[in-house]
Amino acid sequence: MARATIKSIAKKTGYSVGTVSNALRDAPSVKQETRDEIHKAATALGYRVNLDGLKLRTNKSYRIAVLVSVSEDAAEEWEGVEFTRILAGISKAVQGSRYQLSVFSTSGDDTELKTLRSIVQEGLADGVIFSGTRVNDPRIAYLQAEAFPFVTYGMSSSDLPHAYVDLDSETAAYEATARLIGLGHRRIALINPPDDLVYALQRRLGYADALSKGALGFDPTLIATGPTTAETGQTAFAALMQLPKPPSAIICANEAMTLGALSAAAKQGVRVGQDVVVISNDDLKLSQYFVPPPSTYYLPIGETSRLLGEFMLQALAGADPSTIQKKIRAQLIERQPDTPPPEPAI
Amino acid sequence: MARATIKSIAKKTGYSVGTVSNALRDAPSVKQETRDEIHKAATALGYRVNLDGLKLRTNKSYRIAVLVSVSEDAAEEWEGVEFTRILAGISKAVQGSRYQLSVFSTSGDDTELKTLRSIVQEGLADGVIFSGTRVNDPRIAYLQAEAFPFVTYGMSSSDLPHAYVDLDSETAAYEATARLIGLGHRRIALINPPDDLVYALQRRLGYADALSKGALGFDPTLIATGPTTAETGQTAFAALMQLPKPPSAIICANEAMTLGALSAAAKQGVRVGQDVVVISNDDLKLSQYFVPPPSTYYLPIGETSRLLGEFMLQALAGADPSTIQKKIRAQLIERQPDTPPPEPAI
DNA sequence: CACCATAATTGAAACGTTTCAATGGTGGGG
DNA sequence: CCCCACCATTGAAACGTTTCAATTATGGTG
Repeated sequence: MARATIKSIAKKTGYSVGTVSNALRDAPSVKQETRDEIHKAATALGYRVNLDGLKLRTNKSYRIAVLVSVSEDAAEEWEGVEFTRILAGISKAVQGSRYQLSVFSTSGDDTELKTLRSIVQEGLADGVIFSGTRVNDPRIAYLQAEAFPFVTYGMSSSDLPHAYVDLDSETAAYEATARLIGLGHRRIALINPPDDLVYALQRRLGYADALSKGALGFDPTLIATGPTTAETGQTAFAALMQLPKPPSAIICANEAMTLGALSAAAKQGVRVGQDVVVISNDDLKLSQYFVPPPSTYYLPIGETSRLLGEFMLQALAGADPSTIQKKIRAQLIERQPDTPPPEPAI
Repeated sequence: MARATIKSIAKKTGYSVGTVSNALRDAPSVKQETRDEIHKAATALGYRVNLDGLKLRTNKSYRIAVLVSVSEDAAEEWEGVEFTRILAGISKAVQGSRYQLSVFSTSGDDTELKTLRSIVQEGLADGVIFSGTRVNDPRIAYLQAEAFPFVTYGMSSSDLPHAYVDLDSETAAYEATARLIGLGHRRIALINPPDDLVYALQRRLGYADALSKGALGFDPTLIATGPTTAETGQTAFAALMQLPKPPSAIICANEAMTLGALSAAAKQGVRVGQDVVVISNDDLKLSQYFVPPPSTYYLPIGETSRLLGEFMLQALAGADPSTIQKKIRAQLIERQPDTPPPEPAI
C-alpha cells in the first residue's frame, strides 16, 4: 500500500488537488464542510505530508541545525557531557512541530563559521542552535547580517538583541563568592573557562563584584583559566595550592573542573573541606557523587534545553528576538557545612 | 545570486537538462569531453545538488537517523555521557557523503519501536543507528523484516546476522575477573546493567567463565544490576558491603557506576584499595580523575563511533550485514597496585 | 430578469532532480 | 550509395507540494 498523497485524497474525495491542499492547511477559501470531509478522508488514508515535496516547493528545509563542537585536541577529554541532555530537551520541544533536528559536528572555531555558512547558503536548515558564545562572536554577527534565525545557549555582547537561553552566570558567581566571604574566607580562587567566552567574563564580573562588596582586594593570581575539562581543574588546583599565599576556597565553573580539582587535592593530600573548600557551578546532579560531594549551584538543564527548542520555534515563526530571551537562575545546593578557612583571618 | 541548479548549468553550457544531470553523475552515456565541460561549468557556478529535488524524485531521504534514548525516570541522572562523542564520531565519518545526520530522541522502549516505525514508514531516513541492544530485540526483528538498513552499537543475539560495532564485553569481563583472581581475590562482585541488555549478559558470561576457570563458586548475591548510573553504583555498593561475607573486589560496568560506588565507599568509610578493590569498564578517560583512580578497561570511543558511521554507509551501499561487524577489544589501564584482599584466603 | 460581486473550486505551473523513450548524427559494411 | 548499428543528446514526464489566475456556482440588487 503506497503512501497517501494529496493526489490520492483528491481522487478519493473527488475534489481537485489544489482544493485538497488548501483544505488540509485550513485555508479560509475552502468551505468548512469541504474541509471537514477532506480532513476525514486524509486521516482515513493515514495521510502524512511528504516533506520533500513541501520543501522543494516552498524552499524551506523544515530542519533545525544543532551545532556540536568537539575540539580536536580535547577530543579525549571529558567535554560536552551535557550535550545529550540538551539535545534530548530540544528534541522534545520540537516534537509535534514539522521541524526535524539535524546535528552538525564541527571541530574548532574555524570550521564552525564555515559550517554555518554552508547551512545558510545551501539552505541546509531554517534555523540554528549553538552554544559557547564568545565576546564579539563572529557567528552571531554573520547570522544577524543574513537575517537567519538562531538561538544561542549563552547570551552574547552583540549590539542587536538576539534570542538566547542562558544561565545567570554573573549572579551565580556573585552568590558563590559572597557566600564564601560570609563564611570568613578571604582568599577565594576561581577556576574559569577561557576569557573569550561570554560566560567566563560574566563569572569574573560577579566574582569581582562580590569581592569589592566584601571589601576584599582582587588578586589576579587567584584566577585560573582553561577549557572546561577535568584536566584544567586538576592543573589549576595544583598551581593554586603552590602559591605563596594559597586560597582557602576555590570556585569551579563546572562539574568537570571540580572533579579535576578534587582529584588533584586527593593526590596532594590536601583535605577538601578542611584545608580548602571547593564548590562547583553548573551542577548536573553528577557532583553529588564526588568525593567529597561539593556544594554547588544547580543548573536545570531540562528546562534550559526545552526552552532552547521552544525559542527556536518562536524564532522560526518570526518572533522578535528581544522577546525570546531568558536568564535562568542557578540554585544553591549545600552539600557541605563548608567550613570557614583554617585560620580565621581577622 | 540564486543558487546554481542543473537548469542553470544547462543554460550556460547549452546542453539539455538531461545531459547535464547524467554528466554530473558521470554516466557513461555522456561523452567524456562533454562531461568534463559540464563539470567545469558546475564548479564554476558553485553547483551543489539540491537534496530536496533529489529526494522527491528518488524517494530516498539521504538521511541517517540516530536514536538517542533518554529514559524519563533517569532523566536527571548521569546517563548517556558518551553520546556526544559517539555522535561526533559518526558525524565525522559521514562527512563528505551525501548523507545527513538526524537525531531522534525517544524515551523508553515503547516509543523507540514507534519511532522506528515512523522512520521506516514515512521514509524519514534511509538507515538508522541505535544502541542498547537487548536479548531478542524487537527493534532488530522489525528492521530485518522490513529489510531496512541499520547498524547497532552493541551486538545482539538475533538469528540473522546484522551490522554492529561492539565492545568485546565478554572478554573484558573475563579478563577483569581473572586478573582479580590472580591477585588473590576470592569474592568478586559485579555491578552490572539490567539483564535484558545483551552486553550485560556477555559480562555475566565472561565473569562466570573466569570464576569457574579459577575454581571459584558462583554466588548470585555478588551480582547487582540496575541502570548504568551513578545511583545504581552507589546503592549496589552499599548493599554488597552489607552482605554477611562482603566481596573484596568489585567490577563496575562503566564509569558512572564506578563513580557511585566510590562515593558510597567514601560515605561509609570503606577504604578503596585497602578494604576493597574497585575497578571499572568502559573507560572514557574520565575515571582517571576519580578518588582514588581505579584500574579500568579503556573503551576507544573515537574509533568505535567512527566505525559506526562507516558501517552505516556500507550498509546503505548494500553491503552484506555479516561483513560489517566488528568487536573491539578493551585495553587494561592500571591505575592502582590493586592490592590483594585484606586476609589472603587460603 | 439581467447584472455583478462574492464564494468555492479548478487547473496548471513551478520547485530540482532523475529516467527513459525518442531523436539526430556518424561511420562502417555491403 | 544505402542501410544499419551505434553513439550522444534531447525532451518530456514524474515525484508531492503550494500558489495563483481562471473558472464556475451562488446570491443579492436594481
